[in-house]
Amino acid sequence: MRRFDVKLDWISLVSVLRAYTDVEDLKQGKAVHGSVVKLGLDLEPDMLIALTAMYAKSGEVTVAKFLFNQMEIPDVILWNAMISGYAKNGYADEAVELFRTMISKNIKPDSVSVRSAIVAYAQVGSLELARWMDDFINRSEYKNDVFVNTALIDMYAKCGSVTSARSIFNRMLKKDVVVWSSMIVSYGLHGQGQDAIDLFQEMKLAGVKPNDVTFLGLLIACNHSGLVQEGWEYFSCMRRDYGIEPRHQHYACVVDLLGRGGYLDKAYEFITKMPMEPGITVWGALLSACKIHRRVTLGEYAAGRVFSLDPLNAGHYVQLSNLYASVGMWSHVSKVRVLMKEKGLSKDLGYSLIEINGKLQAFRVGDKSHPRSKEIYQELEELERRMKEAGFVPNTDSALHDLNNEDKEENLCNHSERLAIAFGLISTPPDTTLRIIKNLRACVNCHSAAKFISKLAGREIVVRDANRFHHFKDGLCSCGDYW
DNA sequence: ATAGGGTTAG
Repeated sequence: MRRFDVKLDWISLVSVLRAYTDVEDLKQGKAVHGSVVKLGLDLEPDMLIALTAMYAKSGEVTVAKFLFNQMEIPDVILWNAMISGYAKNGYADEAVELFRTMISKNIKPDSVSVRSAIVAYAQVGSLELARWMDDFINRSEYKNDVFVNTALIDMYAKCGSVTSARSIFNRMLKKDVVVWSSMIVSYGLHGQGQDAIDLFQEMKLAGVKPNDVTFLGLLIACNHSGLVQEGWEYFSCMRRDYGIEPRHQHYACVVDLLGRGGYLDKAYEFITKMPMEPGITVWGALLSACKIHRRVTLGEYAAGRVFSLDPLNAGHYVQLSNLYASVGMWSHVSKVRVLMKEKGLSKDLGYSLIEINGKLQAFRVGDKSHPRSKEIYQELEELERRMKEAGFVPNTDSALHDLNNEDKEENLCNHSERLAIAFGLISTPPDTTLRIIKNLRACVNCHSAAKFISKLAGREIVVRDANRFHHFKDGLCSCGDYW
């Protein structure tokens, strides 16, 4: 650490702070903050901004907000630092809230403010809010800003409307590689693999050179559509034809592609030939594929690697437990549960949000807190009855515990996703598309139930899970049951 | 000249 024994003014300290913020060295940044305090320097506006930006960027949003509140004069850079800090670290609601406060206080957002806010709106996932944002941009001077429009493409895709994403894309006159990549990723997210591939062809014709993200987008798209051969081709050609070195993410994607496609031994062999050390995501993809294809031994091996790299993530243990459950190895299931308990880990609580009249309402497993709870459960029962008539058979493999079958079934129909769907059905006019946002991945049962419900109720249901979108219509899902 | 800044596995 540099010593500040010479007489330093706050300007140099601000520069040092910014440098540490750039390289994301929070420890050194905090040391500088300490020196500032020790030297009894006034928190000049620039210093305050630099400090806020540092804490916000590194995720210490509470400290950042405290500093942010010290500033009396409205400064757009300070607001941007805080909004983007929130957005980058998963505090999307706070970012959105702050952006709206900014507008209500008549502090004029610049292009960076709106970009950061759009990133936050994308995370929130509400299509109505997304439309509000689009409208706001359209009325602003950023209507033709390439950066802003790229963020809008991503926002619309993440809020469930790939069509609106495409219309933003279409209206853009200048399209750089990020614009094209963003649209390709959007198609990938929605499982429209062929559209992503077609767009890539167009991109080549337009003479835009792809980058590593473009290929990642193509790999995601192939992955989500089960296009194993095509995905493999893209992976092979990126270095050969474009001179782009695949990164760890690309390798992880290919492992997922091969594994999910059922080529588990190929996936494992591919891992052993990687030019870099395989990380959590690579082993995690293999583990998840082993769960899908019920490959216990390879799955245990992958789990071992995942656990040693990321011992405190409950999700991995749940994967292994589900793998055991899928082949009926109940004693192993309990062993994993015990192991989790010993480590003090618990499964992330699942929740589903549904957008009704622009408002997001949350449901948890077995939730009875909603004022219309009684009606919701009545609707669920009615749905269950009609689904069974139509031939729906619950798959109890994904239940985590070794309960008797009846209990398992009960647990499954209480899943937050079903509660949200039931609430959506009783609180919107017929034909309204239901839009649901989940924090976890779709479970096999809810996925299957949603297909039935889309047909029985004649509704389109759009579900954003932790990784991708599912569009349910007429008893089918856009993912082709491949997720 | 310029802080804050658009796409990125599961």
